[in-house]
Amino acid sequence: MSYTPGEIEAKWQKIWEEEQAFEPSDSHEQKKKYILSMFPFPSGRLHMGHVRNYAIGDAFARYYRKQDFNVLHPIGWDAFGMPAENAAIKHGKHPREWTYSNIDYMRKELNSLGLSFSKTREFATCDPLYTKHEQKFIIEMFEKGLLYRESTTVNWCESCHTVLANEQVEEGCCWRCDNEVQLKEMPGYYLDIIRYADELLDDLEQLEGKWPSQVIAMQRNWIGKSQGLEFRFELSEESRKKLNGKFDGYEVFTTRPDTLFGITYSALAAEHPITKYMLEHGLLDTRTAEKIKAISNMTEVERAQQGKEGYPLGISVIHPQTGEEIPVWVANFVLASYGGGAVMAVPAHDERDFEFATKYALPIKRVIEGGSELPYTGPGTLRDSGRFSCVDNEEAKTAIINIMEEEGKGRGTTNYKLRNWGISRQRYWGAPIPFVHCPSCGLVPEKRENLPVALPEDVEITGEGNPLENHPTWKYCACPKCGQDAVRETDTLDTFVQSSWYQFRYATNPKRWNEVGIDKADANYWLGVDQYIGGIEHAILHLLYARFFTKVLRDLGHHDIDEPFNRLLTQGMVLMDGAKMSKSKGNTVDPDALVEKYGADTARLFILFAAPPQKELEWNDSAVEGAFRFIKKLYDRKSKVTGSTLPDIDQESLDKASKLARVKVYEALQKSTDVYEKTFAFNTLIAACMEALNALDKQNNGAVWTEGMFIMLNLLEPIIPHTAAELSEMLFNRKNFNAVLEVKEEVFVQESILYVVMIGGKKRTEIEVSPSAAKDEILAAAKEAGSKWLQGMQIVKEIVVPGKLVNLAVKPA
RNA sequence: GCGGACAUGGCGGAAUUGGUAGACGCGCUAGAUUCAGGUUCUAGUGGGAGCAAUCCCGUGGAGGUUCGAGUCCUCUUGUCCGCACCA
Repeated sequence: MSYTPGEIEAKWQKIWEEEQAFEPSDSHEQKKKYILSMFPFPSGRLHMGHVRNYAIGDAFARYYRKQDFNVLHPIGWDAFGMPAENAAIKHGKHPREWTYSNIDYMRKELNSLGLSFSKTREFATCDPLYTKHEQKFIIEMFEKGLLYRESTTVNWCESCHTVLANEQVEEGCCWRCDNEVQLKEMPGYYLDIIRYADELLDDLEQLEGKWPSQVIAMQRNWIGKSQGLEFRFELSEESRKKLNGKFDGYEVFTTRPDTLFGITYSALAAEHPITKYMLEHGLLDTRTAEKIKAISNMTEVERAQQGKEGYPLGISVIHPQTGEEIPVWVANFVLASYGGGAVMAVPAHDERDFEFATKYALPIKRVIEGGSELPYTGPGTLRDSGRFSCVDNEEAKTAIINIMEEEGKGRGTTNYKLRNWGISRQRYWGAPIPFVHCPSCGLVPEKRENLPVALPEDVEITGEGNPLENHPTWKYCACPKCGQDAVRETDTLDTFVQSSWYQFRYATNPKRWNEVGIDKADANYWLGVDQYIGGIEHAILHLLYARFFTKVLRDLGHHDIDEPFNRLLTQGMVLMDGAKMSKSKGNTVDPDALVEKYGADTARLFILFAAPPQKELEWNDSAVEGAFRFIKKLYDRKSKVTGSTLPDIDQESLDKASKLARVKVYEALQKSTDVYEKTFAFNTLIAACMEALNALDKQNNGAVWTEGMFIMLNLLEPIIPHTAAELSEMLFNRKNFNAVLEVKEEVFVQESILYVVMIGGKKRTEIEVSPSAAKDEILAAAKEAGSKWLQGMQIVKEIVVPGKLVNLAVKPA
């Protein structure tokens, strides 16, 4: 009977469904593994990236299940987000309807791949039950002072009609639609992720070796911790008067307190409060005012392209040590978002300050010895720095911070590049932010018993404005505190909020999904995720937010876990002709068509075989054929099996080919532990199985065939589960899936060992010697076999690597 | 500029952690089956010389350590990715 993937796969998918084969046990006693592939956005159809992601995850899940772990391998849907609204605008369908019908379709597609998901824990993040608990967490964060509302300059995407978090701006453009991001002043809700910056940074150490080093590096970089001195520049008397006494100084931050005596000017951002005040009160001449406004309207990217620009503000500050008067400028390179939007400028020892000072002919004062040219940013000894002259600059850093602290003028401090996470979005299809604006009570959270604050169903989505804002009645409500007329918040939560805690939701027993968002005991048992699999594109956004939420929810008492994802595998992209598969490029392969033609097992085998999972995978139709051929061959060899259990084999009685076949089979078995625990190189495990099958084919011993198939089907079950199950049932009554397979060392014992003979570092010939041969015997045999290369040579050194080779170092006699 | 990764046949990729480079698969060549193509099977397949035994060269490049280097060290070239005026 030939291989019929369609029938076999349908049969097994039905059996698994009926057996509820992949539900984890509720018991917390058993050893566990939590295997998680990043959940999909229900865009409509599966693409090859999904297939790769879930094929990898499923291999882990099935492997550990066979090792007798209690395995949690869930799936769900990251269901809120803009594409649902865009589809609504395009097709006139409600986002909810669009989303859930996509989920139904994609669930079928996932089923057809034979993935071993738990079915009882599936949910979509737009389910009211999920929103309810998320809103509760948000309120708890507000009550803890971790969430606040503030009006600031934000990144605005005009095409998406919404605010974006810093992490969602890529090269000045929207991460989703690539539209240029504008700056806009508006109120929004923020989560104080900076409060957790140190922990987020420090705990990266625990992930060393378990997460890709690149991802760890990217997160470190993104948090961007730097230490230095924060101090206050006092405005000169005259300048205070000029500013109508509204300001008496401002704070600056520097990582180079050692260069304090080299300050020759100070620069403010165009958005700095003093700059703004001067603009608003006509304290600047018209031309300068216009130039500054022009800077304000530029994005950071544009400013960088423009080159250094600035204008004197006609005010001055006092140097905190020398008492000198220092001119204050406004400069386009000073970022409002970092270090308070103001800097001290030391042109002699900072490249930017130097460039600016040169352009505007500002004084340059060297205070550190070293280098022949300015600016000099290296180490050295201080000069012209008062009592700190002649001190090493590293020592001076601490010394100057100490003096400034003693004199009450400044303090040693830490700054982060990381900004607080802006979580409000001006869109409909998201979780409403559960607050009410009351004229008397201010910002008030909705009452717990009224959660979830649900989205209105009768809504018109046109793409213009915020549909919640425009809804005729939805936002009008009573204040939860005082009962008077109030207005509901119409912003919804960033969808990254949902994906920040879903790993805890899966872990929570569905029986308790109504009363709790996260069950503490369940979470503590299942988390952290033992293997997380997903794309590198989430290296910062999702993975940082999820780590942050984990720590916050821990501190709110919902669990005791510090890090959500113990091990991370970032899969490479699926490419076609060197480019990422995408509908717009028309270079896609449809998973459904592939499964239809070859079956899910071939699709899974190919995808795991074609490249290591971390690397990009180039699609290759003929290589898919190759994967198909292997499965057919495996299926065909069922006729070679002569027994239904693992046979006892008398190694001595076997011929050479059979012995070799056993070696290959057991090598594959050895390999599998390494692959799942360390290397993730499924491609090499599959190659080892192919080698084993090739070697089995070269011999005809029924017992060796039986043993080989028994073991190989076990090894291949995580990869080609349907075919493996079918053959295993037919041949072994599925007993080989429960069996604990042990490597039999006697298989590797050979009656003669092949030694490579190297002479002068080059491979010359081979010798066969008995395993019991002494070193002298081996050397003698090697010298005899290599005699023709030894003529006229003197042996300088003799090396014998046991079981491997002999190397004779020679020189001309 | 800072940070990270990578470089091996025509292609995807192996190499037990310093020990026979190119496993496995694709492609290609020849033959067999079939003969319309495909399928399937057998043999070959890093480059060069040679009828052959065999020899020389070979893991981006140049050095070094070593009996022995794809693997370790130094320098260098190139590619990819992330961040980027972060004071």
